[in-house]
Amino acid sequence: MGTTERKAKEKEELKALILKAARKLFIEKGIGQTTIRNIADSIDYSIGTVYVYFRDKNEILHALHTQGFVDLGGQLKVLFSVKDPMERLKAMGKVYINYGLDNPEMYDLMFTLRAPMEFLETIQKDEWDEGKASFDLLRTTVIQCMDAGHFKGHKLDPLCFLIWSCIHGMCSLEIGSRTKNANIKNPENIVTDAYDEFLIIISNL
Amino acid sequence: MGTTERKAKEKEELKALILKAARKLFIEKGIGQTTIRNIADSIDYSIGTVYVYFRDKNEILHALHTQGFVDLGGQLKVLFSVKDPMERLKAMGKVYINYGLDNPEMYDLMFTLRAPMEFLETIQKDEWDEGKASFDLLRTTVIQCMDAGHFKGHKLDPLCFLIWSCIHGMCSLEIGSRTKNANIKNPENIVTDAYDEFLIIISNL
DNA sequence: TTGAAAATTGAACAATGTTCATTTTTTTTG
DNA sequence: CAAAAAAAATGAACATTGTTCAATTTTCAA
Repeated sequence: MGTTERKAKEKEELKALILKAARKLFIEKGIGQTTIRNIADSIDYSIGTVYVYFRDKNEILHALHTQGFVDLGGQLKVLFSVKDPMERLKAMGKVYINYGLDNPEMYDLMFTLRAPMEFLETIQKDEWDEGKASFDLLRTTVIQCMDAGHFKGHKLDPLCFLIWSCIHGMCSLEIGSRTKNANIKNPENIVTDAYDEFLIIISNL
Repeated sequence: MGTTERKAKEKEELKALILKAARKLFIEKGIGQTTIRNIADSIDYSIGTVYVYFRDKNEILHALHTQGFVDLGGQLKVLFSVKDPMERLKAMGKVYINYGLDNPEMYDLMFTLRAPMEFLETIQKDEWDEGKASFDLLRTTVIQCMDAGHFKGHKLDPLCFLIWSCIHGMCSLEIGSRTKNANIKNPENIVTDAYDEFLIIISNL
């Protein structure tokens, strides 16, 4: 009886369709302007249907949150084809920044919004976290840098956190500057130029 | 006729009272759980009164946003009693981080929330921005560091942005880790340890 | 004291997240 | 194939929150 399997597949497809619509609206209109009604309308389903497939709005946010980390993590993983760990580290920063600036709404969802995580508190405390996986890619690379003789006199985890903070801080401030207040805009290319400074600094560590 | 002056003073006082109540509720229950009704109730006024003194919720958020930057800026200004610019720079980072970790809700309001700034778009595009003032304190200090022979081979503004990004990134990630997801917590003292790494690095530039 | 000006109020509206009894569609059964 | 059962989808209705505004209360000068 392949019916149940087909049903399961259809459920997955509709779930994916809802997520796709939600993501599209987030990017187009911003997260704040995206409502359940909007999402339902855009795929010609009713409000209630969305609630059949997702417990609440936070579950939708959390699903996209996960998608974002899988996406970013995937882009970072590709860089392990770069064998020199220091070169890979530099490339990872660039990829990360590009991801953030190209997908500001997703970046917000992943790093600044609080709501998607409130979902976790209700459900599964110890869920596998894709954010942790991305951080581990950085950590592995920094370890290899240390093995290659870099970063002498520095501690592994604090240094990883500092590097992530630098890159995240640039993304966060730049995205904020672009969307929050048009009057206090960062100078053109400030992120690119600051990242150049970052490269100089870590190259000499 | 001192009546009108007293009236003006009373208006200011009530405005301040509303802000104080709002700030208290923000800190106690979080920004998301603070409603206009909550604020009004807590000071025994009606909803409507709040709207007499503030155009909308965003104006309240923006007023607190300004207060936060004035507060942080004040703490940073005090450090100009430290004459050695490099020592002052180090102290500024510490003060900034302490402010963020001690006042996470205010920090969110100042750096991550989008709403307070939507207020500006409606009102005054070219308003004096306290955030810019705080940034200028950093910029002045970095200039003095350069005059003293530090940071050779680095560009002023990109370096300032990088430094701010580092510090802001640490605050942002740590605050997010503490509030968003209790499962993926940062290690104890990670910010302190990472800031130590930061100090080592900039000392050698 | 009185009437106008100022301040305050809270009922009412709109938007949004959410629930759930009802309806529609699909699948299974006889 | 028709009827019953199961599954899926619906949208009316409720709760909360931001917001408005006509009505009420308070203040104060004449």
